[in-house]
Formats: sequence, C-alpha cells, structure tokens
Amino acid sequence: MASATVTTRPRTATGPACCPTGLAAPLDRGTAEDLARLLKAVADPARLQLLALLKASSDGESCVCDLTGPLALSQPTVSHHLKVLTDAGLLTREKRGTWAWYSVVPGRLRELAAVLD
Amino acid sequence: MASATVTTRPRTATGPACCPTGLAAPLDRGTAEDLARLLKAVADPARLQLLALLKASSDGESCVCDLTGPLALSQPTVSHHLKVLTDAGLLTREKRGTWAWYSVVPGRLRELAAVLD
DNA sequence: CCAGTGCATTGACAAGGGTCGATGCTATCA
DNA sequence: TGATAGCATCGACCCTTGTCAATGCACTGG
Repeated sequence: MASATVTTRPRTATGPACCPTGLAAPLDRGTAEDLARLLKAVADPARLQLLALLKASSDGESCVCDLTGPLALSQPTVSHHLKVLTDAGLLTREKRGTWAWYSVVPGRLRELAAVLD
Repeated sequence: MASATVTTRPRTATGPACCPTGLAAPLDRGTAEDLARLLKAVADPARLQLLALLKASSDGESCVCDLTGPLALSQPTVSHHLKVLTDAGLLTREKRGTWAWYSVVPGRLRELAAVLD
C-alpha cells in the first residue's frame, strides 16, 4: 500500500473542465471535488429533463415559461435548476425583452462524458 | 434500499440501465430518475477517487484496506461508498479469504458516459 | 403612469446523504 | 479453542439539497 497521495491543490472552482486524465490515473481530493461538482449538477432528474428539452428544442433554446409545463414543477424551482446548470457552465442565459432564453453550451456535456472513461 | 442494479422500466429494456436515446429526446420523469440515480452514484469525490484507484490498480482490483489510506477516510465510510458503487452496477465484489476484492465492471462507465451526449 | 407578465430571489421546510464511532460477523492463525 | 484481522452493518449527527409560497424586480402594453 503506497503512502498517501492526498495533495490539496490550489483550487479551480469554475475551471475549464477539470482533470485531463479522467479516471485513468488516481485523483487527488481537489480534482475529484471539482469533477463531482460538475456531475452533481447533472445528477438530478429535473435537470436531466431540462437538458433533454433544450437539446430537443427546434431552435436550440427555450424560455422558462416553456419549460415549467413539461416538468410539472413550479416556476421558482425550474429557475433554480436552470441556475445550477448555468453556474456549472452547461447552459447559457440570454435575456431578450421579458423572456430569458436558455440554451445548452455545445460540447460541454461531451467533455464531461469524456472524463468518465 | 434494496434496489436492483438495473431498473425494471417497461421501455426498451435492452438499453444500459435507462434511456437508449440519451438526452437527444425529451425524458419522462421515470427515465430521468433512473439516469439521475446512476449519476448520483458517481457524483461524489470519494467515489470518483475509488473508481480512479481501481482503474489504475495493477491487477484491476483492490481490497478495502488498500483504499482507506489514499482516501483518508474511515473504513466504514469507504465500505459505504463501495457499496453504493456496487449497487449501481459499477463495481463487483469478490470475497477471497478475509479480504474483499473490488474491481470496476468493464464498459459500464462508458455506457453511462455515452448517455451524456 | 399604471397594470400586467416573465423571471429571479428569499425564506422555510422536509428529505436525503456523507461521515464517524461502536458493534457484529467471518475467516485465519497460533 | 481463543485471539486477531478484515469488512459490513447500525445508529447518530450534521450539512446539503429539492421544493414551494411569497415577494421583488425589470420590462411591456394600454
């Protein structure tokens, strides 16, 4: 059993992706926490439904009023989930007039998927 | 909890564990919950470290005593995380003598990654 | 200017999850 | 047989998180 490899690293909260090596090599705690933060953003049924709805949208974007219906959740709850996904860098928000239009950041999900390999 | 490793969803049981279409098409709540359950199993820093350690292991397997050190967590906690990953179908457990040897189920992570696309 | 609409924020609540110490169980060894 | 080592389970604690009602804010239309 090798000695401990728990090296705390200087943090990259909203960094680009995180670990370039994926799970091929042992992860230090900091890198693992960064990856887990990203995965936690996706590991929710409501947020998965939001991502699927946005990807299936004809224009690649939707406003909140079009998302509350399919999810059967209250408007504040949907806004909360959209914020979580946006903070994780998976969605972009563009406010046009009264409406807020959300769309998926292209390639970001694929980056995350590539790490799990 | 006594959850089966794979759900009993009536739709297209040939898929990995949930949605064969990934996020390309809208998800119903049940399918989204199944996928979220799998992702939650991975969305934890300790469990990511465990997966990385097991993948990087020379024999592709490790016993609990070799995993508690690098994670700097107590033995019951590590056993708990290993159980979560095993229940999710991501790890297999084989008891030989006094030791319990864990190893990653090949291809299972890749299946999960393929859904996020 | 005022009423109405779309969305975000706040506060509060209940449920879930990570962690540990203590304990129980099984296999090995003297 | 008794003692010890490796793991799993239990019970408890505390923090996180998903959810909603109420409220606030920005923009639009009459």
